[in-house]
Order: sequence, then structure tokens, then C-alpha cells
Amino acid sequence: MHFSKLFIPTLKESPADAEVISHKLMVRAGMIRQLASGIYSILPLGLRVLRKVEQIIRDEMNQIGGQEVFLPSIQPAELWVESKRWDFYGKELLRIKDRHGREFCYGPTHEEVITDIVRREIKSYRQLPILLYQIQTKFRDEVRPRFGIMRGREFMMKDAYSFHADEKDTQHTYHQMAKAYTNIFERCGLRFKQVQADSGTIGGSFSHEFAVLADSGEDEIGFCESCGYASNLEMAESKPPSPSTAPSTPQDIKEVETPGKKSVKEVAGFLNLPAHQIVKTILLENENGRVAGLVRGDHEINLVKMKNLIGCEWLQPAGEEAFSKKPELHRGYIGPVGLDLPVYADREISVLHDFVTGANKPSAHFTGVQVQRDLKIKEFGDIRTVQAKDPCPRCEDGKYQVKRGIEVGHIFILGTKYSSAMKAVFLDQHGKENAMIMGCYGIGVGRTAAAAIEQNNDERGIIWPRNLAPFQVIIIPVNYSNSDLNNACDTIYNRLQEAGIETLLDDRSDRLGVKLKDADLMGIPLQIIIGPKNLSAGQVEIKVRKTNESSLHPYPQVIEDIPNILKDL
RNA sequence: CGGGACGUGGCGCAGCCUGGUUAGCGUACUUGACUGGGGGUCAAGUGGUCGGAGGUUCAAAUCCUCUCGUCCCGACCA
Repeated sequence: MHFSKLFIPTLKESPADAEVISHKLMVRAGMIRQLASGIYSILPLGLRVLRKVEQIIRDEMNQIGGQEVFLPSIQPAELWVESKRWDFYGKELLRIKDRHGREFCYGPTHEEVITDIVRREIKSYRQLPILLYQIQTKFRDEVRPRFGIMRGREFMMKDAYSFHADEKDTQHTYHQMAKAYTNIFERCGLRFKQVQADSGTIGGSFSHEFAVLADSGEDEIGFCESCGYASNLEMAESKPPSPSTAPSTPQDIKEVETPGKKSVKEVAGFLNLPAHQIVKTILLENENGRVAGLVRGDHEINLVKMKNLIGCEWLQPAGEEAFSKKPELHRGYIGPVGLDLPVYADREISVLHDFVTGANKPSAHFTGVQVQRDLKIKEFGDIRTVQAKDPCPRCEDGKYQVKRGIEVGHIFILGTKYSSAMKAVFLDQHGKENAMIMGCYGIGVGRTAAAAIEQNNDERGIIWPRNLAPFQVIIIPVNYSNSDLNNACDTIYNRLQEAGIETLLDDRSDRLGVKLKDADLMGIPLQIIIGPKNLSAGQVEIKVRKTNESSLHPYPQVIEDIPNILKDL
């Protein structure tokens, strides 16, 4: 392709509203433009990259027997009512009405549609399993879109769904899928981790995320270098505490005045005690009312883990009205002693002695509190968020590390959540009717491309991993109107094209500096720079974007070497 | 949804506090000349009525009210 004919509007400066590096660079490199909050137009250069990601995904999906489909993005409300998600999905579901007033939504995901298709067409265990996937635009009316294409409201996603006759077969596909995802992200040149994850709104029994390690990531990943255990921090297990020996003479419970001392830090400082001798009481609400959670003062409560412990639908911090309705509760002075609520405590609490809690009255705390003697705990469990340097739950000496990650893929086993609700059933060998077991598997296509930029860039621009690069090679003449240079460029260009190497020829009349800056910005892996002095000496310069190293090669022999040079990038 | 900020040619910004000439700068764009190995120089140009509506005033980019949009920080997700 000739640069002068392409629509690649590069920019010298980053737009003011771009925050993360991938967003800035995608806009500057002329890959995307914003239309509205979280809604982007993909320009030619951007589309080339997305197509690369898609092709890798297709390839790996097909490898494990996936069949590509293309489902409607506009979906009738009835299906969503059937799955109970019409109400449950909330405001994120973009709802629309047609001219007859019939309700539809713009699909944020496609479990309903795919389950509907499968239940109509598949009746027998003989037709199972089946794995269908699509690459398509989704719409989620996010509370807060941000980071450019990384968290858009409209975005390109690969979603796959599998249907099975039994659990074992579901798990088989799940593991194949995990392997395929690993292949995909490796081929995309990403550094990532497969981490244990919560199954979130979609529900189900087990689930992994694929997280690309990057500081701009919105997730936190806890992992152990020793044994390889890795989990989203919202699910990461903590190691059970080792039993501590109770002091022979436990302190008596005593009320102390702590005026104005509300936070753990303030109370610990005031009483001259370490933070882990303070027990925090967090007031929460779920569908059944209020509950309390207890964690050590130096720990943070983990709502996801606590929700799973309780087994409730949802769980969130109690709002302000919870305090105004219950005058006996005082913010900063709540404690579990005599608290008339179900109290769930982190396991670490069970080995504490002589600790401090709020006294449920203003400006007072209890000291010398003992678990057995003073507290009524409904259940102990792992409800705290692990921290860096915590011991690994899976091996002897490992310690947690915590890094940020971008969730680019997520795989779930859904069980029969949708198939039961929507009656997707089949007859087994014995002629008995069963609900199909389902799995679902997503990859954010644009997010994957953005994540690749987050991991591969420098002050000059993008450094595309080879397999995602919009072009493999860019030919940059110092002056394309010079006939010698022009000839050499055309020769190289034609030969590379014939060899199936995607090549961009910068035939613009701009000065060299402009062309080099753009080439660096766009991140094309290999630059071939052709100038009059080198050429008359029978040489051209080859520069590797990643290392910024350039070398002179004899022309025209160099043409034969390019494929090999590319291979090593 | 709660908290904060911003909206001035394509892009990046100044002007606003303390209303008052033709709204300014950089860049981009057009034309010409020179130049030609890292966003070059000079010259001449094109392009905005200051997000929108209402108000105050002799006079509003500037003050007030409302509104729309965008971004950032926290609870959700590919």
C-alpha cells in the first residue's frame, strides 16, 4: 500500500482527553477516533490490527472445533425476561423499542440468543457437544467508559458458547478453551497470566480470567512465583492462620474512651497498639438485610469472597440510611460485641486474643476482647483481600505478589443456569430429559490490541508485536521523487508484496524526519530506509523498530533476507 | 451513581478572575520560494464568533441561571 493513498491521520500531540498510553497512541497513530463517550470509529490502520487479532482468535477457535456464527445484536426482550436478566442486568443493558413499541435490547452478550437457537435445533445427546462462536459488536452502557477502546460501551468481542451432555465433557472443552486462549495471547505477543476469577453477573461454577500485566490495568492480580498459583485479587485465597496459643490469663473486656478516634489508624495510635490488634467491623447489606463483616485492622474486607461465603445474591457496604435508621450504630464505633446482626468473621480473627473493637456507642472502644468469650460469630471464613507478601495458600514458602492486569479474556462454566431457565434440554441415552450444561468464553478484541500497546511502546510510539502489526515492513525513501530511489523502492515493494509480506511504501513528499516519526509512531516492526548516498554505494538501511538498531545491507540482495530478519523479530 | 475538572478554528492551548478595539499563540492545512538523512526556513493565505439556551448590561468568550457534552477519582465488566 502507498502511504499517500491511505487514510492514516497521524497527530503530533495527544488529545487532551486521553489518559492511558494505548489510548493516546491509538489516536495519534490514526487508528481510532472518538464519536461519543466510550464509542469509537475504527480507522483503516486500527482495523488492520483488529483483524489480525480476530484472525488469530478464529484460527484457534477453529482448531478446537469451534464453528463461527453471527448472531443479531438487536435482541427481543422476551428472551431476556425468560432468563430473568431483563430486570437483573440493570442499566447496563441498552433498551430500545421498535416502531410498534415492542421492546428490544442491544446485546451486551449473547447467552440468551445462542441458547434459544440451540434449544430449538438440538434435541439429542447425539448432537452434543457443540461449540459456537462469533466475533461481533457488543453494547454495554457502562457507568464509566474510559481508557479509549479498552473500556468502551460499544466494543468488539469474541464470544463462544458450548453445550454439553455432561459435566465431564464440559470440563474437557473448558480446558481446551483455556489452552486455546493461552495460544491466542501468546501469538498476540502478550505477557499475561491465567488467573482464577469470580464468575460475576453471568453466574456459574468456575471461571478463569486472562490478564495482561500492565500498570494501567483495572484489575489486581495476586500470584505466587514459586508454585504459579494466580488469582484475581477479588478471589485470591488466603492461607489459613496457624493456631496461636491463648495467653494463660486473657484480659477482661474493658470499655475505654476514644473520642474522635474512628479509623483503625487513629485508634491504634491512641491506644498504642499495632493495627492487627484492632478488629474492624464493616456494616453491609444484602438481599436479606444487614450483616456485619469482621477483619483485622491491617486487612481489607473482600466483598466478593464474603458474598460467596454467605451465598447471597449481592452484597454491598451499608448506605448512609442504614446508620440513620439505627441510632445505636455509630460510624467508627461499631463493634461485634452484642451486635444484633449476623456476624461473619475472617479466619484470622479466630486466632486473635485481647483485641480491640468498637463499643457500639460514640467515642468508645472495647479492649481485651476475646473471640470465644465475647463474640457471637455466625461463620468464620476467608473474607479478607490478600496483600503482597502474604503467604501463598498453595505452597510452603511462596509469597503473594500483586500486580495490575487488564482482563482480555474470561472463560466460564455456566452449568445449567441458562439452559434450565430457557428449557434447553436434550434426551440422553436412556431417553431421559436433561438440561444442557453450558460454558461461555469471551475475548475483548479491541482490548487485546490496546493491551498489546500498553505492554509494547516507547517514547516514540507503538512497538507492535509482529503478529499484530498492521504492516510488517515500511519502506521509507529519503526522497521518493528521486528516480533512483523511486526505482529501488518500487522494486523492493513489489518483491515483498509478491512474497506475501504486508508492506507500506511511504511515497509522501514530506521530509525524511516526518516519515520516520510516523513510522515509529505506527510501530511497524521493520523500516527500510533508502537514501541516495547509501543506494549509490549499493546499500539500504534496515532499522528494527523495537531495538532502534539499524544496519546497512547490500541492495538488491537484501530483499531475499527480509523474511528471515522478520522471523527473528 | 457520588466527588472533581473542563468545553475557544482539525489538534494542543492562552484570554475569563478585574466585561469594552478586527478573539490570540503553536501546530495542521493552501500557495510560492528555498531546502532535503529525524516533525526544516521564509513569505503570503484559508479556517473560529468562543458547546447550547436564557438572563444581567450601553456592551458578554469574560458575570449569573439552566442545559448538553467530555474527561478524571471511587462501587461494576471483554
